[in-house]
Amino acid sequence: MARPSQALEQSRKLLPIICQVFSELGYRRTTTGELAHRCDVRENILYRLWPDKKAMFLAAIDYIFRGRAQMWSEMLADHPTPKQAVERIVEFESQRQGEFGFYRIVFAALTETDDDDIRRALVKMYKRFHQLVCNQINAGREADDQESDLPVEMAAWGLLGLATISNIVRELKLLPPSQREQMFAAVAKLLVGGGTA
Amino acid sequence: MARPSQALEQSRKLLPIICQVFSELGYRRTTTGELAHRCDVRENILYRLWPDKKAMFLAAIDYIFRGRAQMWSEMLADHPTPKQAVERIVEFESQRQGEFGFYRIVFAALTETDDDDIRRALVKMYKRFHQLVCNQINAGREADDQESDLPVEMAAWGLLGLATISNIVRELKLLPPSQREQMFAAVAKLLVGGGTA
DNA sequence: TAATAAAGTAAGTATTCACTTACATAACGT
DNA sequence: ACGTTATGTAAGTGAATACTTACTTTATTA
Repeated sequence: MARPSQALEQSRKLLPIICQVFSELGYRRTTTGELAHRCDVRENILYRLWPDKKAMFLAAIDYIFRGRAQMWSEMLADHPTPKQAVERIVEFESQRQGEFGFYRIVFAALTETDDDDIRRALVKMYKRFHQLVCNQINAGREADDQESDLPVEMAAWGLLGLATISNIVRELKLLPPSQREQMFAAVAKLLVGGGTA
Repeated sequence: MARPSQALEQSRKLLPIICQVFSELGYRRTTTGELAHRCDVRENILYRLWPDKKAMFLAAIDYIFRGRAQMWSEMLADHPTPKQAVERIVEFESQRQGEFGFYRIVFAALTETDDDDIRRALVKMYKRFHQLVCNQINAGREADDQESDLPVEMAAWGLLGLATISNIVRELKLLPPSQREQMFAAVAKLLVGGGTA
């Protein structure tokens, strides 16, 4: 009949910007006006792409998780042995962590966990991330014929915790970058090695 | 002259309630109206105790840090050897963690880190906490004549990260309580032991 | 008891913000 | 060309909210 919708393309174009704003300001402080301004469109255009502000936030969570997961899988594909891949991921996370505002969005979401939709999105994200990390630790350990006291699932939670505090340390400048990286690497090695490395 | 001010007593009475509300709702979603309602006073009474909402939040951060620190020192005083004390704290944290909304307030604050006052409060809190943990790990290791690969400061950050993710796991019910406790205890042991236990 | 200041009540205000509406224009299929 | 629908502009709205003000009551002490 008439002009075809480009809503999907546009939302794809806008999502990185929206992520950026949410990660800078958190959920409540991010206004739809600011989102529109940064996207260089009017508010009602955002409301034609998503039903409300919450949907924009949920889309941002989803987008940012997918971005991080894809980045990992690319890194894994680039490295021949699982051991190298794990080391590479640890190194990457220790250095360029938080580059996409991942944790800022997570923190914002964590203060909204009494909203069922946001809670569900977080739960799904954490479960998938934990699984991803488990798989990698497993691969790394098998390749190395490592025996360990610490079950993989626990080590994976430990790593997620380490990544979290490491971001907090970065955010608050509690350590200079090089020390933070060393800290991340040392603790990660201990967790992945499992105490008998 | 006339009636003496009981502002200090009243603010002490109100602070736990204020903490509770901030930890339930985060910073932005907590309204001064809700604070007043939960404290069973009118808004302007809160404004006579603190100059603005931010000051109430900062007071809450301070209060909650002090509560946790005191709880720890009491536990430490109760146990004869440092080793026992560390184990007791780990056990306590693994089980009754988050009881006072500590981490919910921290998360709320972490989304407001571009406010200098809030950032400063967080930095101070983390530094003091890290120091506390360092001291305890040190005491525990010395008492045990443990040598370790992992420097104490790093192990302490690891523990803070573990406590953080453990609270997220609890908050999102990512693991049943008993598994979460086991996870906390196992990873904590590894970190405190330092890989050569 | 009377002066004084704290504690409490209740209404108000200016602003911000999520979301809407009314309308103009531009692109596509037929 | 023409009707249809997406895209864009601009103004508006009602509710929420941080903070204030004007006033009454209560407790304390000189």
